[in-house]
Amino acid sequence: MQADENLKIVFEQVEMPLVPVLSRMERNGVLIDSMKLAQQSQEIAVRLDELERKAFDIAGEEFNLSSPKQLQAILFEKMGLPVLKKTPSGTPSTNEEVLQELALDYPLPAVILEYRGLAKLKSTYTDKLPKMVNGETGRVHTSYHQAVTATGRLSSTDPNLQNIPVRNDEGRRIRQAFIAPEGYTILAVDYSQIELRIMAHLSGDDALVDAFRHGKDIHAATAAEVMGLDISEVTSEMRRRAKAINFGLIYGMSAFGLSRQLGIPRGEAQEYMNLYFERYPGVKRYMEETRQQASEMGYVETLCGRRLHLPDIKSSNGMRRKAAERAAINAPMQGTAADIIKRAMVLVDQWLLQQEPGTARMLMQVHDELVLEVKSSLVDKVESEVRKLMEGAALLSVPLIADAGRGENWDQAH
DNA sequence: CATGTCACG
DNA sequence: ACGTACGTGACATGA
Repeated sequence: MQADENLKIVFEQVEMPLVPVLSRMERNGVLIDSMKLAQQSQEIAVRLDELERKAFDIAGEEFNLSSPKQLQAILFEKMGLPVLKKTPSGTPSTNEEVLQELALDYPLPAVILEYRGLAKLKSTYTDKLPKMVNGETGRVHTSYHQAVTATGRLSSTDPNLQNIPVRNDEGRRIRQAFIAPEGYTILAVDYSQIELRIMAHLSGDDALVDAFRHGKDIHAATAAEVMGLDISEVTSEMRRRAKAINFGLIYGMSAFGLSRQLGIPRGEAQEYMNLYFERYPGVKRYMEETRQQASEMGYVETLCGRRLHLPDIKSSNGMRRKAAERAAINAPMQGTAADIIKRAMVLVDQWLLQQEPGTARMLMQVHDELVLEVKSSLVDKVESEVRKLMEGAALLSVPLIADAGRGENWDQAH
């Protein structure tokens, strides 16, 4: 049986050999510029004070800006703002999406948003990371877990080094504190569009496979296909929408979800999805087959045979069943990507063991990215070897591409 | 310990 | 008619 062979592969070629690799990465640790983070903490503290005063002026009373409960009382009872969304327990939500919307008409939500963002950075990162520096090694050592996630991804705890900020400038300052020691360079190598490439491989869709084989900008190519244009005619807005469709497909999203994400009418979102499935019929077929496989067998599989069991796939509760269907769509893509990078990590580790000690160390894995510190004189050689090993970790019907960046810190390496 | 929120891919 | 994108971990609050 093919599936049984695959189950053997996922254990023998991926999980078991990865154990000592993870141990070495945990032992290596990463160097942190604690002074820089302490400085950032100070700056944030000053701004939090200002924001607290501002909130007091608007609300007319003192309250804890970190307390969703107190904030609900101020916004929705005292000030009478409209309730746009409720939490699972039925109370009015004050999450980022809601506050963004309310900020268009009222002053307080913008203050809360800025406060929340800064408070998060301070408590979770700029205050916490320096405290996690090991006294003997002078480095931060995470723990990687191989048997936590449903899809086969790793997870990272104490501290979690897989959710270090990157999406805005203030957050990126934290990445700038992840540094290489004297004489070394941070090398970050990440897979380009790995989950969409896996979707192309698993579905075998001609147009999608073709786009990747020709090295096209996949979001622009999708926009061109859906709109019936040449790729040169695609505007940035069209590309943005196509990107949302591509991401949504990986998550098993509905037309309603797409309309919310893009802020467009539901009918329009449905129209986009219809057009997409007309242009990429192989993807449509693959999605249908995956749902059917999940329903018939009660599980789905990654390329290497990792299984995700879906007990809710037969649920009479429509919401639970739909959620299970989305997980069934997503797991083969997310899980196959996890299998592939794990194989790459084993290969990179084997190669590093053959090198002169001190040449390079693998420090972190962030789902589609490997971060190493490399003796600066050898970074060209290590970069090309790591890219080659990552790109060769699986043979798909489309090219697997790994991009690299380097610098004195993790931010520069991107 | 549950809840709400938010950092990442 | 209804609710709606997958997978994680950490923090502050408050019962």
